[in-house]
Formats: sequence, structure tokens, C-alpha cells
Amino acid sequence: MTSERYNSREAEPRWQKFWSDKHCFEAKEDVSRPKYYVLEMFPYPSGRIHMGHVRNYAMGDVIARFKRACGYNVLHPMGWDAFGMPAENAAIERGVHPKTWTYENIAAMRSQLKSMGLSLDWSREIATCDPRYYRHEQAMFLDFMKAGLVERKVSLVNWDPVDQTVLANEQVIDGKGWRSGAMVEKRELAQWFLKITDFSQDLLDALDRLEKWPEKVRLMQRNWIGRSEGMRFSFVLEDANGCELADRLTVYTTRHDTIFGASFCALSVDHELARKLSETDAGLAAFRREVSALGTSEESVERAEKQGYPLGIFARHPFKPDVRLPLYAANFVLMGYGEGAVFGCPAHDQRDLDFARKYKLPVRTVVAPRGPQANAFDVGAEAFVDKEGTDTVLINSDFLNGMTVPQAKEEVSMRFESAGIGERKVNFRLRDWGVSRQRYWGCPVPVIHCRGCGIVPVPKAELPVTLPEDVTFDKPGNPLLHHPTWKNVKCPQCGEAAQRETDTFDTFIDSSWYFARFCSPHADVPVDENAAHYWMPVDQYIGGVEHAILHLLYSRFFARAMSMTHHLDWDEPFASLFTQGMVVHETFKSASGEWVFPVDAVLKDGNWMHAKTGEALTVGGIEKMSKSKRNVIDPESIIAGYGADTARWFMLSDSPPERDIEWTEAGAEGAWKFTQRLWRLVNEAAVLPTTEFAGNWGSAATDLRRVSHKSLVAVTDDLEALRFNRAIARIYELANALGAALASGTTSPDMVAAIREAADFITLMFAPMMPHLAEACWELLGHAQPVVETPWPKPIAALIAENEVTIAVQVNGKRRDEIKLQKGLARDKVEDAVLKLDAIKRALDGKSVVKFVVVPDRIVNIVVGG
RNA sequence: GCGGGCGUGGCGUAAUGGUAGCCGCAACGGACUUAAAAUCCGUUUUUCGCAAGGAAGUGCCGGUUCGAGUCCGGCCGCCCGCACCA
Repeated sequence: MTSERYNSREAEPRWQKFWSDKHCFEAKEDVSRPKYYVLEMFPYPSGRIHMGHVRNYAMGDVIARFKRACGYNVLHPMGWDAFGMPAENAAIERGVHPKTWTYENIAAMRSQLKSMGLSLDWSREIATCDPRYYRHEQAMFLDFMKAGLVERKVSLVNWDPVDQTVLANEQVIDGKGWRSGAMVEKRELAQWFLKITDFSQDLLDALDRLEKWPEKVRLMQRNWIGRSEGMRFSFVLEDANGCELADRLTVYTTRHDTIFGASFCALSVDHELARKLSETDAGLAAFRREVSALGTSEESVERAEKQGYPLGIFARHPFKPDVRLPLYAANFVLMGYGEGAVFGCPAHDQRDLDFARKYKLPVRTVVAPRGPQANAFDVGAEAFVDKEGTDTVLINSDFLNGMTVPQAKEEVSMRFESAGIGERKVNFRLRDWGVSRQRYWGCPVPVIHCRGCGIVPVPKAELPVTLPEDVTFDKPGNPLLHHPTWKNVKCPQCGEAAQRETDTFDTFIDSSWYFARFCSPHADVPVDENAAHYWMPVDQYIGGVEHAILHLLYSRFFARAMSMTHHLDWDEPFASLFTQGMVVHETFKSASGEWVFPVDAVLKDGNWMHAKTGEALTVGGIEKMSKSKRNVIDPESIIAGYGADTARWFMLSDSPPERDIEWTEAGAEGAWKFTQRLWRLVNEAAVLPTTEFAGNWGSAATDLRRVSHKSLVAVTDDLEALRFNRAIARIYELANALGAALASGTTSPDMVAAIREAADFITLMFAPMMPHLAEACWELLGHAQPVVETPWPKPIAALIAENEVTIAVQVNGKRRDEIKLQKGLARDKVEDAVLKLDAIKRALDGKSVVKFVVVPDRIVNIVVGG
């Protein structure tokens, strides 16, 4: 029997139009139904979708379609993270206006996404560069200001010299700008900050409750927030002659137990005291410049020796006033953490030890492994840093001798507190979020600088503050600053001439609340209360792990800030998070060392060569698809060639979704063949003659039905748990069973009914992955309702239940045979049956049974002696 | 340095502490065909054996258990994140 090939090129646009005309995926609030909000991280409109998008959105679509079939009211929206630097770079390089460039890209990518057949509610589409979106961002910023969540302060900031803008700490990776890759410099600028640190503790604590987040991501956030418990206390300072100075030196430590091991103090070159002294000390000024220039990248940290500059000042030991600790400015002390100053205890901190060895400072061991030799313990080249171990003991430490580390900490804390020179302090690594960017293509900060009134918020009635469109990119720096008129306004308070803030927001603000906006994308408030109450939180969020810290932490903060300002009644925006793996591909290099596109690489006689030049190619590693390595496959060409269903199917098969998946031509080909196979099977099933059937199932038909219903249960469980690769393996199994049943040629009424049922089931089961093919098959099978309106089938319990089970029989843990037995058979009957097996008799020959392990319906293990 | 993850056939992978390798890819053999493609059927962890049937096997070493890919301890290797955070 032959049938026509499935023509995806014809069928896919047809079904897409069908869904769209019926408004199948437009979500409406309906409190009578359970809701399900599935969201994939929205794309930056770079111009074209890539395979990573295909994988991400295919996964989200499977969940959306599956949940919809299961009866949920599903919200599955899409939008554009549309502000950002590439648009400005395009303007600089090609003279296109960022807005034009962005909207053209959006149009192109929207049509590409539509060609994937995603079940998206396009009526909710938003773009963050649309004033109808960012006006609400500006309004919320003003509310955040009122709530005390915004701060403007002059601070040392990370300055990206290439992008000519400030970067948040989170955007500095390895001392380099996350986008430009340029070495970041330190600059002092007045900046806007969002006070994410107000929520440090809560952001940390709530991680424990995010049970449906990957442990890895929670851990990364925990480390990033970086809570530590310690003490802040001050030293009295004196000059070289022993005269007490007016200044005190406040330090932060988590090892106050080691205070008797202190042999110096060190402060950051950016510390106030160091700055002050450098005004009169040229050597110090030079040292400060030198250290600042080095930066804090991994490389420079690794290479840089510990360096210090003696300040000629000494700190008095708090418990031994006659002990003087020399004070240094040092390159290894960070201004951004704690007090920017530390006391050095060389024996119990590696950095301090390196420093002490270099400057010949005393190394005094004060913590030792507990035991008779404790007092003789001495550190060598490596500091003894055991912190909480109870098998350690304090030595050489006056009143602390003999105590454990925790005891000593407690004792020192109490003495400091009663002496009034220090207090317990919890420190966080997390810094406030600097959100000012000196760029054009972003959301304007809605404030005005007035000479008389200072900082004046733009009145809400005047929002949005829109970007001017007549800007030029011929000069470096911020076009808003260069614009001849835009920034000139009247002060809303006093009416005098004033100036707009020309900084724009970090684009991570845009993506920190879009998920909430999707609940009511056309509302004239940022978020409609009822809509958000119904839809939030996002039930399933899917995206790349690269956003584990930045985007996900900012969004968690934003939800809290929005709750505080009554824009949202939910603190945690994403109930469940899934981080999918990357799409990787082989790399090819020519002899001249240039990367070659996979489409140009052809295999000839076992050797790779360039399709056009014939040059020999070497095969490199399998790496993440990237433009620079040219190992990219364009989804558009795949969809045009094989169809969207095939591309989606391949992205979901084989590899577990959290792991990387390698794109291979053979794999894509295999997926395509399977779509054709499904089409053929359904065709064959559909044309079987239907006859009257009284409901008397024969054993062959029942066997097939068992496979159908068991597959259904397995696929349902797998989709529920996002195990797409396993669901697909089960679908292959059912296809094999269906194929065998068709090949058998039986056309008895019961067999035909069983085959029809299997065809129905398999179609509904693969529908979330290959929705177009499913509709085509479903139509062919004679159903009036489309798949999108067909509920997920329900298994029949009797067909899943087994009355016979296959039990493995082991002797001493080694499998010797297996036996089919009635389910739930009594233990002694199992023993009797097992002992009758030939293989078991052989294995037991002449040996005595020591123990008979029977795990009901699973396994038997006979333990024998001698 | 700190933290986390992973290690299973030629490859991608699967396996509530209970028959290791489901499913797919690739390969090989066969059917159909003038031929090819497509399709269908079969074989495919290694090893001994004509076979029946054995033996070994989930990075390495040890432990717990009637039973370990799975749990515990120690190594080795790879990947990821953080990192002069006091």
C-alpha cells in the first residue's frame, strides 16, 4: 500500500492559519478553570532566530499544548526584549535608526516564530522599546523612589570603555564587560541604584522554598548573595611615635577568634584613609594608581603578588595595647566588601600569610588541631584555615586558650560588645543594582535635574518620557546628551529651566517585569490586579542557565519591589524553572585557520573538504553554536527543508532537555523519516475497512490495546516531568507496535478497532511536539474536531493492569532465568514454581539453600551456600 | 582555592536499590527493484563455544546489601559556576 508523502510545506502554513483564524491560543481569564502560565525567556530581536530559540520554544510549546489538552486555561505569550546595544551599534555602523533596525528584526523573527507553529497568544505581544510598555516602567520607578527603593549616589562604577557606559557588577565577567569584552575601568559617577540589598536576606531565605528550581541555580544565587556572619570593630590608631590619632580604623572579620594572631592591618587603596594620606604622600599616590590600573580580572589576580604600602601608622591590638600592628594600603583588599579594611592574621589566612612572608611580618599560630601536640603546631607555607571544626583548639591566645573556634568567636564578640568597640554584623556580597546607562536605546530615567529643586521626578501625568527620534550617532557617548533640545525642560516644581536626566535604564529592568505585563498587556496601569492575581506566578519558566544570576535575581527583586508598591501580590515570579541545555555542533576549520560553515563542509572518501574550494578541512570540537565559530545551522533553512515539526521533533528527541544536544544532519534526517513513517501508518490505519464490531476483543487486539494505553500513561508522566526524550522513545515503541499490527494484515473487526485506537492515541500523543502533522493525521482519521480542541485521552485501567508478571530469578544475585507468574501469587507458590525451572535446578545442583528472597511481582533471589 | 554536576555499547541515551543497555543514530545482512532512492525484515556490549550454554561488563579501589549503574568512603578524568569577599 502506498500513500502520498506528507507535505509539510503545504500543510504547516495551512494549519497555522487555521489556528490563527479560530483564535485558538488567545487566553482569557476564567476563574472557573485552573490556569497554567508557561513562559519561555523572550528573545532579543537580533534579526533571526537560532537553534537555541527553536529548542527553547519547542519545549515551551509542548508544555503549553499538553496542558491545554489536559484542561488547563493556558497563557503562553511572546514578546521582545527590544532595547539594547546591538541596535545602537547597527546605527553607528550602518546608519540605520535603532528603532527601524529593531522593528524590522522583530517583524522578521515574528514570522520565523510563526513558521514554527507555536501555540502563542500573539494578541498579548509586547516590545520593551514600545512607549506603551516603558511608560509603566517609568511609573513604577517613580513608585519605587517613593518607597525608598531608589538611590542616587556618587560611586566608583564599572566603566566599559568600548560601549561607553556603566555596567552592573553582575555584568562584569572576569574583569571584562559582558557584551564588549573590554577591560572594565573604575570611574566615579553619580548613578541611579535600585536597592536590591534591602532584600538580601529575603532573596536568600526564599531560595529554600523554590523547590521547583534547579538546585544549581539556587546555589549560584546563594553564592552570589554571599551572606557571612562576622564582626565589625575598630582599632585605635597611633603614629610612629605612639601618639594616638583622631581616626579609628574599622574592619570587618569573620575570624575574630584569631585576633591574637593579628600581625598587621591592611586597607584598600580606595579606602578613605588611604586617599587622605595620598594627598601628602607621593609614594602612596603612585601605589594607588598602580593598583587601580591592574584591575581585578582572574588573570591579574592570579599573577599579581600581594603588595602593600606601609602607611607609617599603627593599630593598637584591642586586648594587648602594647602590641602595635603596622598599617598598609594593600592591593588585595577590596573596597566593595565589608569596611574595605581588614586585620591580617597570617597563620590562618592564605593571603595574609603570603603578605606576611613578603614583608617579614610575624606569623603567630593561634588555632591548632586538638591534641597533645597542639601547642607545638606551626603553619608552614600553607595557612591553617579550618573554621568550624570542633577538633581544633585555640593556642597562644591569652584568655581564649583551650577554646574551640566557635567558643572563641563568642567570647571575643562579647568582649568587643561590652567594651563598645564592635558589634556582630552580617555582611552580604550582593551590591545595590546600578541601573544608569549612558546610552540612547533604552528606557529614559524619568527625572529632571533642577538647579533650585534638585532631583525632581517627572509627574506621572507627563509619562511616558519618550526617546527623541532625531538623534545622531556620529560622536562617541550618549546621543541623548548631545541632542540639541530634548533635555531642556521646565522644572515641574518651580518652572525654571531644568534638564532631563539623559541616562537610560539598564535593559535588565525591562526584562524584570515583562512576565507580569503579559497578564494584562494593554492595561493602562503596569499590571492589572485581577489579571495578575489570576495568572501569576509563572507556572513553568524555561530558558538558558546563563541567566541563572542576572535576569532571575533581578526579576525576583522586582517582584518584591512591585509587591511593596502594590503592583503585584506575588514575591516569587517563577514557581518552577527549567534551564535547558545548549545546541552544539561540530566545528570545521580550513588549513588557513578560518572557521567554515557546516553547510560548506562535505565528506568525501572519509575526509572533510570545502564544498566550494575543495580545500581540506579539519574537524574541531563540538561546541555551542556561535557566529564566531561559524558552526551554526539556520533554523529557517531547516524549517523550509524538513518542516517545523521535524525540527521541533529532533530538538526534543535523544538528549534529555537539560543537557546539550548536538545538531547532526543524520539526526534531522532521522526525525524527518519518522514524520513520514507516522503519516504512512496513520494513512494505512485510516483506510482499513470498518465493519460492525460487537466489542469482543481477541488477544492480539487486546495486546495492541495494552501497548496503546500503557504508552499513554508513560507519555503523560514523561510530559508532566518534562522528559521529552523519554516520551519520544515511548511514541517510537507504539509506532513499532502499530506498524507490526498493520503488517500482520488482519482485518478482523476487533483488530481494526484496536489499530484505529492506536492511531488515534499516537496522534494525540505526538501532537504537542508535531502539531501540524497531528492535525493532518487527525483529520485523516475522520475526526470532526481539530486536535487543539480535543482533550488528552484517558487510559482504561483494566488495560494497564497486569495479571501476569515476568519475574527474574537470581541465584546468589546472578540472573539465571525468568518466569511468568500470576500477579500477586503467594510466596510459597512462587518458590515452588521457581524451583521447577531447569536453569535453577542446574544452578542449585548440590548446594543448600540459605535464604529465599522473594520480592513480590519483581524478583526472586536464592542465596545458596557451599 | 571554594561549590556543583557528570562518567553506561561505535554514537545520542534508558534503567522507583531488583532481568544493565528501552528508543534512536550509525553499521552489517536480507526482501522489494532492471537499478538506485525510499520502504520493510533481521543482526549488532565484549568474549569462549558449531550449538546448547557459560564468563566478564556501567571510569578506578573499597564498603553497605540477599541484590549496587543507582547508596556510602577514597581516588582518576571531564564539564559548569564563583573567586584576593576578610
